[in-house]
Amino acid sequence: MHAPIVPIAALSQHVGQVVTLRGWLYNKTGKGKLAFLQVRDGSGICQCVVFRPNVGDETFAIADKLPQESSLIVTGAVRADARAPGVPGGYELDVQSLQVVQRAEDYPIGPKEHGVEFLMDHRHLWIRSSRQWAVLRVRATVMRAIRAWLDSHGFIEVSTPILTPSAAEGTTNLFEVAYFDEKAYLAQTGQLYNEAGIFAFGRVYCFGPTFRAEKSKTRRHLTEFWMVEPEIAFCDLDQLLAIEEEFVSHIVQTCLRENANELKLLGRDVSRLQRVIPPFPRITYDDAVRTLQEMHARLMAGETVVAYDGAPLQGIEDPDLLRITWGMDFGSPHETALTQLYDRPVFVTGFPSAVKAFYMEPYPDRPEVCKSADLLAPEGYGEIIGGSERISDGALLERRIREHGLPIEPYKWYVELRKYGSVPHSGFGLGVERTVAWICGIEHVREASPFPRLLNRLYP
RNA sequence: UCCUCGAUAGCUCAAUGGGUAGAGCAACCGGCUGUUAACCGGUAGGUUACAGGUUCGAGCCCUGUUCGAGGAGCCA
Repeated sequence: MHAPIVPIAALSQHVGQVVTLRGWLYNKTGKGKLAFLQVRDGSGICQCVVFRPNVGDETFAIADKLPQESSLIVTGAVRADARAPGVPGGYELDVQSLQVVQRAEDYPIGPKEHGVEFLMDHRHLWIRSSRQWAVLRVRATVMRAIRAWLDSHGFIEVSTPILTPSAAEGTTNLFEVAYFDEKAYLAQTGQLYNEAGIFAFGRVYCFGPTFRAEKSKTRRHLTEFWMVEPEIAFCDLDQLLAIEEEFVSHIVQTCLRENANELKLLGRDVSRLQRVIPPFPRITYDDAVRTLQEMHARLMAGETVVAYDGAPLQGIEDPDLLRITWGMDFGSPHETALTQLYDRPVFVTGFPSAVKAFYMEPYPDRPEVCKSADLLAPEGYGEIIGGSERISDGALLERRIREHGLPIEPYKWYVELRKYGSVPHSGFGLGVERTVAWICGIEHVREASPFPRLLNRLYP
């Protein structure tokens, strides 16, 4: 009488048994005496077949008229059937009884296409849709893989403050909040605190939301996003890059292993992700600028430039945006063009010190460039990691703070770290939403966050 | 901050040169034993973002405003 309650993800282990599913009506089609209910329970989507002679006229009428997103409990026999749609699909429930928990009102999100604004206004409901569901499950895997790798490689998580007294890299892009009688700012990085942490614990990371008040309206920007920032004592830039490529590869390979259903639902070309294994290519900023200048000249002359696989470069609407001279930071067109020359993420090292943060260690023989490295994701997803070796000499650090026009007082404690056992050390920050967007192959980072915050978007 | 594009039914979009506001989906009613965004028949659904202007007549042309999308800059 009482059938076991089973998650849809585990249905394949219950073929031939009578089980109970609890969930919500995702979609429905009918054919005379047959009603096909697509029921989702959070773990997957299962087609439940209601046949009038099996359940009686009364139950069939209820099932046949049930609105989308009604909550329900269904009991029936699990059957393997190649025709059955769903996630993972291939199994369906031959319904014996059906209980409606709540009959839903008209649901605003239908099976047809919707516009961005409408969907974002209904984000609290949109996350039920299968694509959004899949993306957010991949996000959860990414976050779990991040912690698993770091925790098993000698890192400990040390939480850094979100309310901070000053800026690490200038105040123009910070959200200001009232802090009793003074001003505070929402953190845009935990890095400086991480540097304190390594002298206590050796290897640390912080993982949480960060905030940037940038007026950016692009597919790569949120005002609130999650970032993981590992920091390592006794670590130079080369050692850092080896850690980064192992780390990123682990995240991607974990998703391929654990989210095959989700990536399939998203239509992701997983062959691009399977190649994400170390070593990642490394190019210097100097070489990258020369490559971009050559690319720019050829495109402006009407010539074709090809990607790593021989296909013409994609997504270059205005070739003149690739114009660059030594000393300029990369814009997104530069990153988009450059990354297409490689089949996996690429490190760009040795950026000009002038365009990077004050705390980055200069090369001793070439102080105009610093021991920095950005990791650029393939397929136009842009920078997913920014990292560097940090300045370990107190006097140099103080000079750099002044050269960047920053006040020395708020950084007193930070500079002081160099007085007591300073060592070469390095760290990086990886943006979660960009990483998830890349792995899922989605257009915009807003879909990689459950409730994204953007310029002009604070609801719901 | 700048550039480009847009706003018409609950949703996605049409509407020839300025001449009575249209379709698909969703909803509602009916039909169908294998549907995959089902299909077939029917019903209902509108202050064309807002304000002003031109015109005999404006969804359409002009001015302003608001909101949205994509991109640049900045960044992960």
